[in-house]
Amino acid sequence: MRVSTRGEYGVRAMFDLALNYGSGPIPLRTVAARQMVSETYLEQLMGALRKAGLVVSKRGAQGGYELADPPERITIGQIIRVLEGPITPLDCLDTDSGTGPYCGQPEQCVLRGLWKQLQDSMERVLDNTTLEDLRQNAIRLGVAQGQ
Amino acid sequence: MRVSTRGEYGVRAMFDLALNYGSGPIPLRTVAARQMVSETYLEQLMGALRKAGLVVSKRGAQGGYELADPPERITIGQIIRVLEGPITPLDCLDTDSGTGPYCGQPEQCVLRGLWKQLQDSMERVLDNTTLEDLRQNAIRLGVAQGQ
DNA sequence: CTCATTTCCGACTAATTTCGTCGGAATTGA
DNA sequence: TCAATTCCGACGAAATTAGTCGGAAATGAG
Repeated sequence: MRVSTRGEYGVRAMFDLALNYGSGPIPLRTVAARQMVSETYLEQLMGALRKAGLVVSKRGAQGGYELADPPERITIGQIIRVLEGPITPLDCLDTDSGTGPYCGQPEQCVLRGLWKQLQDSMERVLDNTTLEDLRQNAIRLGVAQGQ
Repeated sequence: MRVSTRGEYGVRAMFDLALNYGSGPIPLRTVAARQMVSETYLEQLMGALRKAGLVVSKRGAQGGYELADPPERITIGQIIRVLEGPITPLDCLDTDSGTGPYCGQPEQCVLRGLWKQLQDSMERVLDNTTLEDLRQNAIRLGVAQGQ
């Protein structure tokens, strides 16, 4: 029931970009240093986020990454799904991957209801929190300046 | 963000025991066959659940496992915690294990609030669902008979 | 033009976790 | 006495996680 470092670092990097939204591309080196994560590892993650259309990049000198959309239009759920796959406690709930091995009769699967509830509650949090929400919290706590 | 087979199979086994609560000890062989999971693997899981006090066992012929308490007094959260450890998206939220590596200033950690919200929403579901709730659903769906 | 900066890409590796299996000892009721 | 059953610890294969590494390509500044 854990978020791996992919999700964790990815959200932190996106949060960092949100705090700096509007000031042009930010090099990964800077983000990695501020968030204290490996730059080469972040590179991997940002590649995925770029292909998913959540960030845009600019190569070369004065290049870097920035959010593809304003912070209020990017949710944590989007980020997590790109980096960790579908938000689901059990594969048999993931509609994309079809029914699971023993879930031949989903309507009879009492436990499916339980896991579905769990999934819904997770998605409710992650899909209703935007980077802007986090930015506002940062401002309120006074940790947004200087970045 | 997945429940591993430990949690999944464990919940299924406990659900099976709940459906049969009151009829004396049930041998693992029976539970494993009904739930279509490996018997030797289940053995491992039941050992943990027994040590945690969620089931009681009886060795030898006519032995087996039964719930240590009535189904309405055992929650899914209890089962998951025994088999998967603390319910927390990030280790830094787990009060037992102290603060995480970069969370030296938890009050400044904006993201901590997000992960805490996620944790709360997961625990709300898992700690408020009992085996009896599942049993009632099974009865309502007509899948409880014969077990 | 050149050069430092920076993204981009794919392959590789080490560590950890997951998902079990296996052999045998101990207990117990028939 | 014997079959059924839990109990226990060690073992192992496969998958996942968490990165590293080397180098190619692009680009702005001087």
